[in-house]
Amino acid sequence: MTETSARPAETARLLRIQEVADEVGLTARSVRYYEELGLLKPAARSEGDYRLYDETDVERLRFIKGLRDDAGFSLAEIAQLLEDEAARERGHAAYHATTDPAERKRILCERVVSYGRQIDTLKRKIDRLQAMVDETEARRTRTLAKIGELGSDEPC
Amino acid sequence: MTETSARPAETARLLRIQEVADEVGLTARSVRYYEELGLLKPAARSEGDYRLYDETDVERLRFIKGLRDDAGFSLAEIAQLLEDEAARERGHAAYHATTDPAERKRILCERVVSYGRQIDTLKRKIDRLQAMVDETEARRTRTLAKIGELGSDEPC
DNA sequence: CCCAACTCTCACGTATACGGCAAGGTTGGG
DNA sequence: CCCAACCTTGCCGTATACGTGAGAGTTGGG
Repeated sequence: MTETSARPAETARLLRIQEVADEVGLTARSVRYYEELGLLKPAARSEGDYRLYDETDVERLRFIKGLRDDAGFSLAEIAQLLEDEAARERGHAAYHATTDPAERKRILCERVVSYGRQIDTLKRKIDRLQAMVDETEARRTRTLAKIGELGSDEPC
Repeated sequence: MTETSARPAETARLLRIQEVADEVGLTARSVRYYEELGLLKPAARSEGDYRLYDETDVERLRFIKGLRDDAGFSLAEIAQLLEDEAARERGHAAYHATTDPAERKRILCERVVSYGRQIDTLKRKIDRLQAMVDETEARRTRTLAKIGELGSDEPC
């Protein structure tokens, strides 16, 4: 199971815009728009300037779609989160540029902090949603109690 | 500390649009817009047609703002949730219109189902956000592990 | 009664997040 | 080489969610 990186076919497969769009459930237009906003850049361009995307790009688009659809973040907020991501990647480059363990540690620690911020952002949203769930559940419980007071044994 | 409800000043205080807007952290324009979309109607209008809001309206606006800001729901989705709420309130009226325990029970059960739907909607969103948190935490943990491999004992 | 502050109803303007079309260039199988 | 299918940039259109006046009326304290 050694990854010898001697498999070009695995990494060389680049997708055209409609292919990635289908892959992640977006439209080609949206993908271009995200590029316009600076959210991602295709890994390459063909001879005739066709956008060509690799697996990393697909991941990134999935991430963007998740933030937009699931979390309800605006593309501006997503841009901010991705900027953090970019900082981490710059750290990655810097990481390989040095062999000093202390320096490497510092880079990795920064990345940890960045992940932490992202987690906090998401968790705050979860907390607020949970509070709404709790409130609604409380009302539901109160209603169920009222049904109980009404006499008959089985709730519904 | 007995609430004798003999305090008219407590319930009679109606707020004008800018006052409610300040109260819940919205703009007067937004409040009017929400009314335009049918999300709420002021409890009353003054002689000169000024919108007048009571505490219920304020609650409703807080709820709307919560759904919009915290949960990231569109106003259309919020309208749907509020329609459920309205159905519950119609049930409330119907509840008091009858004295038949069976009928009352049916009404309350419907309300429970409605609450259940709302809870599910919110929980689905939480689940997706939690999945994103989990993934990010996994990455964070992996990075921390890398730091551990780097030698020095204290993580950061 | 007066007037400053507030509100009303249009109505047009704006930012976001795309949709959709035009006019032209690219790709790739036959 | 051909051509159908795909892509390019450019640009205008659209829905949502308001912002921002205009012009007129309302409120409430002095």
